[in-house]
Amino acid sequence: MAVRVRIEDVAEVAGVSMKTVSRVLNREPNVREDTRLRVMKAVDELKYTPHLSARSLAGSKSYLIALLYNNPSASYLMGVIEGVLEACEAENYHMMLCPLEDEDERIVAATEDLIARSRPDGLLLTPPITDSPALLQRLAELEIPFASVSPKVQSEVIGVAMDETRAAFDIVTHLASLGHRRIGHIVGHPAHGASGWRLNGYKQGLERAGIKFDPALVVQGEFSFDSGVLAATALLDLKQRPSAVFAANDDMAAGVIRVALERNLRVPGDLSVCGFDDTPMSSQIFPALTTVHQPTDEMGRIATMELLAAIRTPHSGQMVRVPYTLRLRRSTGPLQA
Amino acid sequence: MAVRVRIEDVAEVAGVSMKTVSRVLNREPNVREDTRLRVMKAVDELKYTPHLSARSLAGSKSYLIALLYNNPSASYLMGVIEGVLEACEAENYHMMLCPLEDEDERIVAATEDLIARSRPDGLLLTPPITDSPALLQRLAELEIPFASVSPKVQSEVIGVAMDETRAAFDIVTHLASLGHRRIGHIVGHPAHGASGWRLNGYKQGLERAGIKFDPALVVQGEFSFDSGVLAATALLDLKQRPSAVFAANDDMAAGVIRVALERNLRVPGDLSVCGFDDTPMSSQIFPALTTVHQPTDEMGRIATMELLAAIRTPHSGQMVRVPYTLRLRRSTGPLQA
DNA sequence: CTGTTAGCGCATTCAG
DNA sequence: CTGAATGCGCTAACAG
Repeated sequence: MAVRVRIEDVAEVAGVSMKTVSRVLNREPNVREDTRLRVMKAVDELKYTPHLSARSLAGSKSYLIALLYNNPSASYLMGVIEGVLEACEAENYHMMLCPLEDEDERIVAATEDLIARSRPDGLLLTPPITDSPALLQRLAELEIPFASVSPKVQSEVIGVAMDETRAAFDIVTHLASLGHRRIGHIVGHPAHGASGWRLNGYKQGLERAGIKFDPALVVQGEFSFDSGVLAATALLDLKQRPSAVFAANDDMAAGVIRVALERNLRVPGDLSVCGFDDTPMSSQIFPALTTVHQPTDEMGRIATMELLAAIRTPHSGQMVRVPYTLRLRRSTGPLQA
Repeated sequence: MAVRVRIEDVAEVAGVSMKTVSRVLNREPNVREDTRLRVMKAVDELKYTPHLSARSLAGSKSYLIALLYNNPSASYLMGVIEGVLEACEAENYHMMLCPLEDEDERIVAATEDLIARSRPDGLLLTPPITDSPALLQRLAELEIPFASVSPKVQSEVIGVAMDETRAAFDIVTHLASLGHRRIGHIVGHPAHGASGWRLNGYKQGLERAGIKFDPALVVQGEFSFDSGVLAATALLDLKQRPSAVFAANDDMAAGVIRVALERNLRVPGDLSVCGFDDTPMSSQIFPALTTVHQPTDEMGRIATMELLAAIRTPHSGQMVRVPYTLRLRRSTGPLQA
């Protein structure tokens, strides 16, 4: 640690004033190229790193963004976090994690508290918090910048999203191409935008394949393994049971496989199963799950970049689309007679 | 946001000096109880929250701890993180996440960089970083407080750990009590202390059950699903194949189940399988996995509390033991003739 | 037990 | 294009 080098030291070595160093570091205009280089050189030599608290105090910015979440999927979150950290590092920002409750009121209260205590420069919302009406309204009042990952309503909001409807459409099309006609769907948690998109994609896939939509084949779940087990039980108890099930996420798909195997049905021989998300579990389960890969780290990275843009210059930033990837694995196969 | 309330405002309302307010807020001694209460009242009324950057700058403390990790298990990390955040909130500390590479040198370099840039007051090490000799040495030189989660060497270090040897012993004893005599073991990644503990527990369990240790039944893995698949293949290719396999973690156990089911072996009918960690996947896979539950959140919480203690008063803090729990599920059953 | 003075390291005025 | 003064909000070191 030895002696801390301060901006003053850099200024002296470079033969300029503190302010000029500050300008260079903050990429402000009005610095001649050669003095800029001289300053940079001094910074390198001294291995100078600005003191975050001092910048923060003087500039009344916190260089902090808060990642709000109440999504229980560890792999999803860690993916997003990885991307957020990458983007933060590039801009010398810090990220703080804010696990929230489920109820709308508590979300708002916790967020207000958070803002008061930690004064983040911006917020990153992840589903389903992205769609909390109370929070969205409060954030608008507070005029604090935020970006959303996969929000339900994507107009007037910046962040990142994937064409989940299209992905679900592709999944169903895949099943239909294998000969399946009775394709069940387990809907996700009603609070998540993803549930609606994936259901719509399911319907569109059926339509494209010329399969009539049958409400009996659609069961409500809530994204959890247990809800998948319940839903699968209902579907497999049907007199005319489906030959394929598209669950709105991997956890529920795992529930379907569980029920199928417990009934001595073969997967995919007797029942094809698809999920969504490509969690690590999906490739470890037997049989490995056909699913949709979300580039969670990329999404975290992009959402953060848009947020930082909006922090830098108000009202900038946009809603970015990222591509998905189908992961066709062993849990889906041709319809058996 | 309106006007920010500062310590000065609180002082005025309470009719004391800034410094007295500061004392109350920092739980320093030498404040009369009634003035303390008066100050607290003013704080509440004004909803005062100290400005972190200002405290940090003035006190030359960052109120920041860094969580270092390179462990790929999302569920493990999120568990630990949950506990860390809880403990941090209580003390008004912040946590920053620091994903690190695997190589020893890069770990040291990244950590030095981190310390220079963010100046955390302390570090939290998670396995296997806990056992990087180069890092440990460097930290001692830097004299920065740190606490470890499940370090290999637990003397002279503060943090938290579980009796993993005993847990592995219990698992093997469980298998033996079901009649199994040929019990295989898949060892974890060599860099992790856990691998050694679990292997020792395996040996002790065999000994207690009066089963002779057979090196042919022990295969090296590296904690990944794929390594579990390879190891399981080796074990099941044995002329005298085991009737039970204890894998050193759940991911590898999932690999064992995969191989077994692909060979049309029934689990647990033909092969009992155990894991370790109780990841969410372990209860979603078919059959649900018998495993050992680690209270990861509790471990994160405790490690943080010890770290904060050490930050507050140097050389305080201790190594705390936490209890494990066996999760007996469907993947283990009686030996079949 | 309490108050006063100074300054943490930087960005932000406003002058040159 | 560059520099000198001022203060962000708080705690440390000293007085009282």
